[in-house]
Amino acid sequence: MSSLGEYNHKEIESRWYEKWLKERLFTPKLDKETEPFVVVMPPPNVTGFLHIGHALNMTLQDISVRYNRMKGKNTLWLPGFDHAGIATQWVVTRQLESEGVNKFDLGREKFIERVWQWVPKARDTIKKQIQTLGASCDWSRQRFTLDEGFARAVREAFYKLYKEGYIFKAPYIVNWDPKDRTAISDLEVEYKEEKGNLWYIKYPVIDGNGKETGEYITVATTRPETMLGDTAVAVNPNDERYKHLIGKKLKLPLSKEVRIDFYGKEVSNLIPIVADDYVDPEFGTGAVKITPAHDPNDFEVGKRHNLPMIVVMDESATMNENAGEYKGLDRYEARKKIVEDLEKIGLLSKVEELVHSVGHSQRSGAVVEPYLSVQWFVDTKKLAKDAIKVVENEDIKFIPKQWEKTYLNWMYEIREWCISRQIWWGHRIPVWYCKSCGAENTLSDEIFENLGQKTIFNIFADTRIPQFFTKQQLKDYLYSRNFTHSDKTNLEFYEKVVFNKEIPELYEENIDKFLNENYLKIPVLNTEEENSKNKIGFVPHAIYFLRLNNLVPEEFTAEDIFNAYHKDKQKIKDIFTIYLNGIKREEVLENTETIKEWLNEHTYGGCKKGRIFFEETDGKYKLKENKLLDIKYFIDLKCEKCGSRNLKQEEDVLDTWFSSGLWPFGTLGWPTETKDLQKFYPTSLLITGFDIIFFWVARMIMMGMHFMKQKPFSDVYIHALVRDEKGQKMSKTKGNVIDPLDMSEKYGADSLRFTLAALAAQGRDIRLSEKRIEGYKHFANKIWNASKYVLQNIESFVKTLETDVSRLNLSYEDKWILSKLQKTIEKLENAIVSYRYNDYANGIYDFFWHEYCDWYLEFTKERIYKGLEEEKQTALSVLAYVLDKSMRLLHPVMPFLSEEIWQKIPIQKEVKYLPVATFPEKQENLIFEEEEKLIEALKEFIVAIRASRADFGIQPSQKLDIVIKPKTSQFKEVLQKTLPALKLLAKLENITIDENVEKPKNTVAVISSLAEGYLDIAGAIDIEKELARQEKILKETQKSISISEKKLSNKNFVERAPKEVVEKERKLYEELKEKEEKIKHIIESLKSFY
RNA sequence: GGGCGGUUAGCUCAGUUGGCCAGAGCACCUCCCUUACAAGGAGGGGGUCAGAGGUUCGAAUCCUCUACCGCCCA
Repeated sequence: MSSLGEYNHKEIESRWYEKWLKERLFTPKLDKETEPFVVVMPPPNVTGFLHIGHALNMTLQDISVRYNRMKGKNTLWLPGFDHAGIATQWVVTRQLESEGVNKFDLGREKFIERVWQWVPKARDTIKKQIQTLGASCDWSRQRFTLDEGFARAVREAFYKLYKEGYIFKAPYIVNWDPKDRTAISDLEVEYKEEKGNLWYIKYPVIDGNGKETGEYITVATTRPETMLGDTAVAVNPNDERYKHLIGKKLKLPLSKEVRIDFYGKEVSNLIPIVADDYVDPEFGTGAVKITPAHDPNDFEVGKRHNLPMIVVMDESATMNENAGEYKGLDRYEARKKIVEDLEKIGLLSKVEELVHSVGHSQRSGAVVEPYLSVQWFVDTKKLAKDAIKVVENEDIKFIPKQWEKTYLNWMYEIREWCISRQIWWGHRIPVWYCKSCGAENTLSDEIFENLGQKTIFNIFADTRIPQFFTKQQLKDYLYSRNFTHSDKTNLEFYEKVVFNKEIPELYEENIDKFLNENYLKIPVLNTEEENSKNKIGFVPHAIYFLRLNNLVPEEFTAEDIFNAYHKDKQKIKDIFTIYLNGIKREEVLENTETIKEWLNEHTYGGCKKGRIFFEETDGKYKLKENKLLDIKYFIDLKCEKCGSRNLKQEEDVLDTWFSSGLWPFGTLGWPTETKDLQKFYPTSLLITGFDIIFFWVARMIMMGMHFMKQKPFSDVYIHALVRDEKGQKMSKTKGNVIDPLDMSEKYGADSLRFTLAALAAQGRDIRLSEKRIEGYKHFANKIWNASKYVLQNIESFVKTLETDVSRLNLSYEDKWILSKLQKTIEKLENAIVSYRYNDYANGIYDFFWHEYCDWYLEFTKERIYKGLEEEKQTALSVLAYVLDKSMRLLHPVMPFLSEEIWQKIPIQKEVKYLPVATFPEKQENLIFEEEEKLIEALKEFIVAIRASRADFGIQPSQKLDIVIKPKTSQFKEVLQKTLPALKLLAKLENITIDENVEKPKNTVAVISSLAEGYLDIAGAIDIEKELARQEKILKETQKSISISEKKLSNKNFVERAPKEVVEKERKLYEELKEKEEKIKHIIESLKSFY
């Protein structure tokens, strides 16, 4: 202990986290009856590394979480990760590209496999980083938005919303990202001001015979290439310029004569002029070209006027068939050529330069193309109702409050949410299209009866096993390690996390029986062929199928086959159609004779290929067992409408935020009614950045209100962006990134956390500079050294310390620091419960450094080095007491350092580890107002002496004599009792205390509120200088007096201001007056030297 | 265009319902290696709280306008 050495953050921070985890300090007790405190962690993406914004987010959460845990609440901080669809897909795509592999060549399945290989690496890196920061979350409850339970929750949510009519599929103008070839939501579009052109194009008017009349309508556009998809020109119905043309037609320049619309119908290049109020006659030419398939506004106009919609580009924004001679050109090449061509034929009337805002994909950066396509939507307007109410009535509180308005304004104006994405990585939409009748089937595990089947359906829906699976495939998955909880198998994950029930039917010893009883068995007769692309089934498949599923006896006749086949013909045909593209020579099975003939051929090698599948005895046939290579089990899904098994799953996946929206309850087990869900929902607090209020917070509230009928959380703390010291956003390209891990390495996680907390004032961006972190490392060092002083001295002290400080014979200073401590506790508690993290951090900083270290420690030195045993014990006990409380107060912000020191304080503790120790309570019996004031006066006096010394340039090593004239007898006693400390702190030698003394000659006067002092600076006094100094002080004092006087002489002030304010002012005035007198007196006596 | 926020010491920022003759850290100046700490101690300089007007006994704090900066939405 004595070898406490230097403060070494690396050494300290590497030790504690593991211990805390081992002791399961961060895991709440399910049976505990105390009030829960729950936070779900905003799941970091599995795309890369932790950045400083994460560090801030984690730090603030951890502070609140640790505080509440120490307050004795049953605390759960639930961590997890987000699969981040587009972002992750993008990362892996780039990786593949660097290997020269194109994802389309690789194929969906292989690609997803690659992602699954990569994701744990990224996830574990981030997890480690979060742990480095000291986040006290419960990793035993860790979740992933694509884990088995969450994927099920997502399907369930989709299923329910669909059944309730909240989800629909429709052709719609979406924001299309031609680079990633996917639709994106409104929120994922970033608008940037860009220079562009406004092209004015003349469309010739034609008469009833299709001849040009010589008249033109000029339209203006920033995207000329879309003109090829124009199906009308709109004008305002009241616009006199065009009134006469309404109903007439125009000939669309450069267009093909016949174009094909979205529904496959032919559309002419002669387009109508329609009247629509949407057109602003003042803007541009007052005539607007209408391209319903490539512009959201035009889409609406198109709907009103029943106009055809013509798509002129493909998914990569290359011009398509409808673009005629421009087909195959990229949209910008086409634009260029179209402008040139228009100019050539004289239809380009003018070009203007224009700065307009252009939408870019947030992810890929590509210019977004408004694009007509069929997408899935959530009708959020209906869902928004409850989500608005719950915030309006303050059931959910935003902190800082201003964000509430942002949230509500957005919610009032909410639009349909496009949830489908044309990517591979994510939750595949749980819709199966019927190939027979075209119906949409939304399926969930609800269609299955028992848990085993439900589980297998989910494994299938997660694409972990195919719809036709072998026992081995299933077992491989069930009994292998789970991705999210590596201490469990996948089956155990289903049991413990997903369903909260045992699933014994899937245990190794029961699985055969279970599969046989619940699944149709499909024979595998020729692996090679069955795995090929052109796979096809043949008659033995059907016969083996009948036998395997006990539809014919072990020894069967041709008639048995005929009867059994006809009984289940459609089913068998369906199954083999999906599995093997049908049955070749199926007609064989249509009649007993042909079956018999065929059986014989395949029993005695009479077929062309000489294959033998059966054995015969007495006209009865048996399967030849060795021909059965394997058995597959079939997950039986049927069209709800027509019963067909010929289903195909939707290719699109869901927007990542669809799953994130379920986070607060999905992580607690929903849709299973788990204990966690009952105990911990609704959660207490969400801490996140303002940039995802719409993306995430809004959707969690909507989903929470809808599925749980309860708010997902009570408080939402919105923190700001972390910028660099110049206020710029941090970005890798700018090179101004502050990496939290570098900082933690260099200065310690504790210092980084403290800095972030200290800067996290509400409603403001955080400008972070490394200097600041360095500064707070000095604080950590200070804490270390102060503790070293306390601990070293305790160690050399043989007696035990008194834990109940109120039983000690407390000195003035002791009472002062204890009193200060109580007030600090109160202040800090107020700060933390109202999320003023900066006040919390600064509060502990001020107390520990400026009260405890600067003064109290110094006050104790005399007693500790030279005092009596009792004095020593008192001082050390109080030192230890305050240190203990301080470490508890510090712990939420600096968990490692506080634990390290706290462990070393040799007093009795209620628990073994600080994270679960109790947070200090303010104790009324340790507040000493009187003593507090007296010591403050003493401090003031000491500071005044120091200042005087400095003014006269007296070396600190030079001890001075002093005569002190206390104002009160009480203060005289304080002086007497603190004499040794006073000597030390003010560098004094001989002290005389006398309340009746007059200022001795050749001394410098020091004036404070409760005492005057006369410093003997050993003849070094320069009277001129001292006079000037005192006169300066006099002037300052008189200035203050006049301000005070002015206030007090103001009748209105005295009458209208609150009593205590007036009283305070009076007291101040009196004190100042008194001071003035004293100084005047001193100046008089100085002058008498002349 | 609509909305929100900011402008306080050279720099980065505090300043809860108006009562502060405006605070902190860093930087700066002077002195000090005093046995917890030089990653420190002691002392000090530095601000018409963006500008103008108003409400009030009293405004950095509330209201109005202006300027500049930033963000979100359309």
